[in-house]
Amino acid sequence: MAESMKGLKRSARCAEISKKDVGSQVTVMGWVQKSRNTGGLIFVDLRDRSGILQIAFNEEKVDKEVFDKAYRLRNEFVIAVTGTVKEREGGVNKNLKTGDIEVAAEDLRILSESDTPPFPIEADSKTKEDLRLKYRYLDLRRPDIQSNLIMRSKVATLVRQFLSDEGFLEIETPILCKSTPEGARDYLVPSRVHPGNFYALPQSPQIFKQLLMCSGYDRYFQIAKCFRDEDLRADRQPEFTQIDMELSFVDVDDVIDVNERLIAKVFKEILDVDVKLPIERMTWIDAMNRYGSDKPDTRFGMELVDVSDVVKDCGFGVFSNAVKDGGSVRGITVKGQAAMPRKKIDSLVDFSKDYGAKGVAYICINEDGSLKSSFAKFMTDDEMNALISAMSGEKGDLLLFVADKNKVVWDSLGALRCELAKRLELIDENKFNFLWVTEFPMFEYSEEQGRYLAMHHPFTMPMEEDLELLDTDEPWAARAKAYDIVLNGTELGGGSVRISMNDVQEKMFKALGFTMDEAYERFGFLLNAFKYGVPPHAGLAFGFDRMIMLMTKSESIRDVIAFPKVKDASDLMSEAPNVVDEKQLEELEIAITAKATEE
RNA sequence: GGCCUGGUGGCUCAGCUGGUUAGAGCGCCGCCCUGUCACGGCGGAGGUCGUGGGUUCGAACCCCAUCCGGGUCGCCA
Repeated sequence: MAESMKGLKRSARCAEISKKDVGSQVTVMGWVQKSRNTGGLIFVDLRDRSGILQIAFNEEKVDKEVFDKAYRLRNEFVIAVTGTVKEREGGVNKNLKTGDIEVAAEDLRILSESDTPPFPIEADSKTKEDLRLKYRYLDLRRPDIQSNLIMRSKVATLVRQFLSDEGFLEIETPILCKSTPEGARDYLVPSRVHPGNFYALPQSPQIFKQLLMCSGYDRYFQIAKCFRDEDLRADRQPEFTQIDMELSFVDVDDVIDVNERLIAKVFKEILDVDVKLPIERMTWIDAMNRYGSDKPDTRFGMELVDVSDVVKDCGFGVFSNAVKDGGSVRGITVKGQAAMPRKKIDSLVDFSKDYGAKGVAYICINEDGSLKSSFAKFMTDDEMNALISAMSGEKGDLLLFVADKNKVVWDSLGALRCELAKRLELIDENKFNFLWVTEFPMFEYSEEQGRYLAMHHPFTMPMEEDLELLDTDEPWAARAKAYDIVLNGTELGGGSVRISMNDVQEKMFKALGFTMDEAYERFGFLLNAFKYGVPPHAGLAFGFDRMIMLMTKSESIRDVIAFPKVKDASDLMSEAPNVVDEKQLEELEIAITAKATEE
C-alpha cells in the first residue's frame, strides 16, 4: 500500500549527495534500481535522473516496521528514505559516482509500488526496440536515454542564449497552416468550421519567417516542430524539430558566420570539442566530383576520380559509350584491398545496384604487379596502364569504376565509398568534421514529374553571376545562394538567401512552370507582402534531432526523441493514429472510403 | 511500393541435414544468510516456438499467406 510523502521534503537528488555530506541527515526519493538482501542487512540502489545512491537498512539499527518494509522492496518501487550519510564500510564501488558513500536508513516510505517491469531498466539495453517503445515511459527511465534528453535540453538552452545574445527574437509561428503542396507531403487537419477545407501542419516555418523579416523583426529564431508525411528512416521522423532562423540585411557570409560560431559554442560547451573556425567550404559541384555526395563524409579519403577523358575511346564499350552519351566514368581507389575475395566484390556490385548503377567494373592490382580485372580483355595494355595511372593505383590496390549518367555515377560511387569505409573501419568515430556545402544548383530534374523543381525552394536567390541564365530558355545551370552544413556525412542543416526582388521571383516561377496566377494562388500572401518593402534576407535551419543524435553518437533518431514514432509513423505506446468516432467525422463532414475501412 | 532482415518462457539467446519430455543465462516467486554492489546458498513456477494454412508418419525447423518490428531504395522543395 502506498504512503503519502506528507511532512517530507527531498534534500537532494541521489547522485548530488557526496562525501561532503557525511554525517548529515538527508531525505532522498527515487526508484529502487536493485535491492540486495544479505540477511540482517539490506542494500538498496536508489535511482533518479542524477544517478544511483546506495541505501543501507541494518536490522539492528532500524525499527522492525522499517526493516520489514525494506524487505518487501522490489524493483521500480518509488520510495522516500530518511537517513544519515556515511562513508561506506564495505569498500568503495568505483563504478558509481556516489561509490564512496551510502545513506544509513532511519525511515522509509513506500510512495508507490511497481509491477515487475517487462524488461530490465538498464543502460545499453539489449531489449528489442518495439517492446521498449510500447513501454516508452519505462524505456525513458534508462540512463542512456535520460542523458540524451538532458543533453538535448542543455543544447536548446545554449542555443536560445547564444541567439538571443546575437540579437535574435524567439517568435512562434502557426502549426495550423495553409497547404502549399510543393515538396514533401503535408499532414492535413480538417476544418470543422469550413467543411471540406483543410489546414496543413508546417513542413517548416519558411514563409512565416520570411514575413517576419518583411515586418521588420530583423532577426528571428524558433525551436520549431515540423511535420512531413514521408517514409521514415533511422534519422527521419514524421515530426521533428528544427532550430530555425532568419536574418535581415545579410548575405551568405553573414549567415555562415553566426551559425558556425553557434556550432563552435555548442560543441565546446557541451562536448568540449574544439571546432576550428572558419569551417571549410566546398561548392556543390566539388562535393559531387570529389565525394559523389552533397553531404560528404570527410573523415576519410577514397575520393572519386573522373577518368572519362582517359577511357572515352577505349575498347570497353560500357566505358566509352557512357562518355559518348554525356555521362562519365569515375573510379575510387581502395588502398590495399586487391586481395578482396570475389564474393565481397560481388556484394559491392549488388550494393551499388540499389543506387542505380548497372554494375561495377574493377581492377585488382596484385602485389606481384599482375592484374585481375572484370574488363581487361576489352582493353589494350596501354589503356589499362593509363587508367591505373589516372587512379594513382599501386600494387595491392583495388580500383572500382562506375560508368553511367553523372547522377548515377555520383550516387553509386558516393554510397560505395561510405559502405567501404564502414566495412574496412576507416572512420575515426571521435572526429567531428564540419563542412559547408555551397553553390547548390537552383533546379533539380524530377524523373517522376518530368520537369525541373526548385532544389531548395522557390524563394531561393540565384547567385548574381548566374542571374542572366534565368532569362534564357535553359536556366537549369543557375546556381543558388544556398548552403548546407554537413557533419560527418550527415546534413545537419541548410538554408539560403531569399529572393527579395520581384522580377527575379517572377523569373523563378516562370522557370518552374508556374504562371503568376498559380504562384499567387499558393504564395499570394508572401508575394503581396513583398510589394510593401522587403529587406534582403536569408536564413538557415538545423535539424535539431539529428544534431543531438550526432552529439550523443546515437544510432537512431528515436534515441533522442522522448516519444518517437516507428517505421510506419505510428506510436506503439499510445497507438496513434487511430480510428475516430463516427460523430467526429460527421461533424467534419468526412466520409471514409470502403477501401480504407478494409485496412 | 521494392529489396534485405528479425520474431522461441518476463528479458536476451541456443536449438544440427525435420525425430518424440524445447534448453541456458538473467529476471520472477518462496526459504536461508549482517557489508553487499553481476551478493551468495537451496527450492520452485513459467513456453499454443508471432498468427493462419499446407507438405510430412512426424514441423520451432520446409512451403505459402499474414501480422508486428528494424535497415535501405524510391520518397524526403
